[in-house]
Amino acid sequence: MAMQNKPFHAREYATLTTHVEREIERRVLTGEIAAGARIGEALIAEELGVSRGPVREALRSLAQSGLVEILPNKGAIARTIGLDEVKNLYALRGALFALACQEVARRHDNETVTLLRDNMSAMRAALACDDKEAYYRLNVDFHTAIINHSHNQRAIDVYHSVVKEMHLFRRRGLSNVPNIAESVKEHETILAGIVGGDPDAAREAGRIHIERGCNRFLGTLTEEPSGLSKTDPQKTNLAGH
Amino acid sequence: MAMQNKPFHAREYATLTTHVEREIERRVLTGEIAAGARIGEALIAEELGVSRGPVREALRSLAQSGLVEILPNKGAIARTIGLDEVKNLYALRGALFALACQEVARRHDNETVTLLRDNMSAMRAALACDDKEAYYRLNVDFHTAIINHSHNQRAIDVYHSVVKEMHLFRRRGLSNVPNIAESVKEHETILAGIVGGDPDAAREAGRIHIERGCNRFLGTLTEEPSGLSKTDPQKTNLAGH
DNA sequence: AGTTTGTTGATTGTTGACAATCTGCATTTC
DNA sequence: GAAATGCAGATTGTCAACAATCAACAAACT
Repeated sequence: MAMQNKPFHAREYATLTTHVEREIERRVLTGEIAAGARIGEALIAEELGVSRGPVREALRSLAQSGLVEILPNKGAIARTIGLDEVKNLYALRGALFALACQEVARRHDNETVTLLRDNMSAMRAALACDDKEAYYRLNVDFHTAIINHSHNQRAIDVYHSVVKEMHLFRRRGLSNVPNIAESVKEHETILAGIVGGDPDAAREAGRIHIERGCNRFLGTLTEEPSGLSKTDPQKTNLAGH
Repeated sequence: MAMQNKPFHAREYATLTTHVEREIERRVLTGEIAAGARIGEALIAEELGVSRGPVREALRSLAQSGLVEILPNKGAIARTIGLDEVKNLYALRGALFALACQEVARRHDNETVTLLRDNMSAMRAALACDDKEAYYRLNVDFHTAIINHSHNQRAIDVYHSVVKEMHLFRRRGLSNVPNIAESVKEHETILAGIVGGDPDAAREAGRIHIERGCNRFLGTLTEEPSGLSKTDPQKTNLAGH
């Protein structure tokens, strides 16, 4: 049942750079490194007790992932995300997820269908018990299962990278699961398309699911007191929350 | 009219790593470095007259782009592409392009519409003159214009990265433009959706265009003597062509 | 003979030092 | 007083040397 996040290479190589990368990633995602804060190579290197080389490589890799931004001769800073970028990430994720739904429906793999059906049952149970935490986990698993079974490694990589970046503004916690019933219904539509072997239907259902998920998320924002303007990049900075 | 390929950062910083990266990229794409060949850090470094550091960084970056593959403690090798991966790249590119079409149609930007209309006229002219080279260039420009005006930087980056990787098997030259008339028609459908401000129509048209483009490309393969089996990774290796 | 083990050569992974570049502040000049 | 200039400090970019790891080959053992 455990869903591995990194199905990249069977050989899980553990080089220093990898460890450093995970550590910096953790610090950025947990907010330990504040959004927009500079990340000095020397400082990180000293704190982790390694040389600047691996830190450098890790930062370059994280820049590709979108978690940090690298300014020439100025170093790396933790990314801040504006409202427009949130929408862009949702749009990109939606396109990738829709593609995955289509492919899974086309392949019509028995193992995957079983996996998704089990997930569906568990999710309905969590919905009945009002167990939000379990639901949140199952929800992520559902999407992850579909993407990981798309057999399109490149799309898988990009998807996970985007999701990781989205953690930057999803950090507001588990309360961020509005309209569970609606979401479950959409999952059912997706699953129906997959089970029925209808790639077009599955793709559309997947696309709409993420689109609505974006709208649901944006809805939770407007409820807040701080008025988010779409134009002012300062005010649309969500990283602080 | 010039369409910049890298609208990433206004500041086009020229660090050594960037130059090395471009050079290795060129060698891989031109076949100067054969597909599957090992790329030793020391060798490249010596040939370019730089240290191993920049070469290392460049290889890591190219690995993210998909042009080379890095095996732990074994070094980098030029990627080889199999038939399944070709399909995957087309699928991914299609999803991104469809998204871009949708966004451009939604924004309905005057400048972009004019740009695309001009491109369309030129393309029809090239079609009339049977100028395949001009058509090929305009065709690329059409797609590039749409993607670059999607205002989704992350999607733009991934798209260009995918296209670059596709060069690995598109190297067979300009003759690779089958059914020009059909392609132009699809462009017209896309443009109609954009001009009409119909995101759904534009998205579908874009998706179908790439899907059919994939089929057209695959069609040019089956005409060849060498029977390409879908299962045997050795025989489906296209990198040699 | 086949398998295992040790050795060798080469390549990558990592390090610390040096050079180039940028930011901020003080100084100078108009 | 404001803008331009130059200097100091710190940080990144680059380099060459060292350590760790791996593939291949040869020798020894069952």
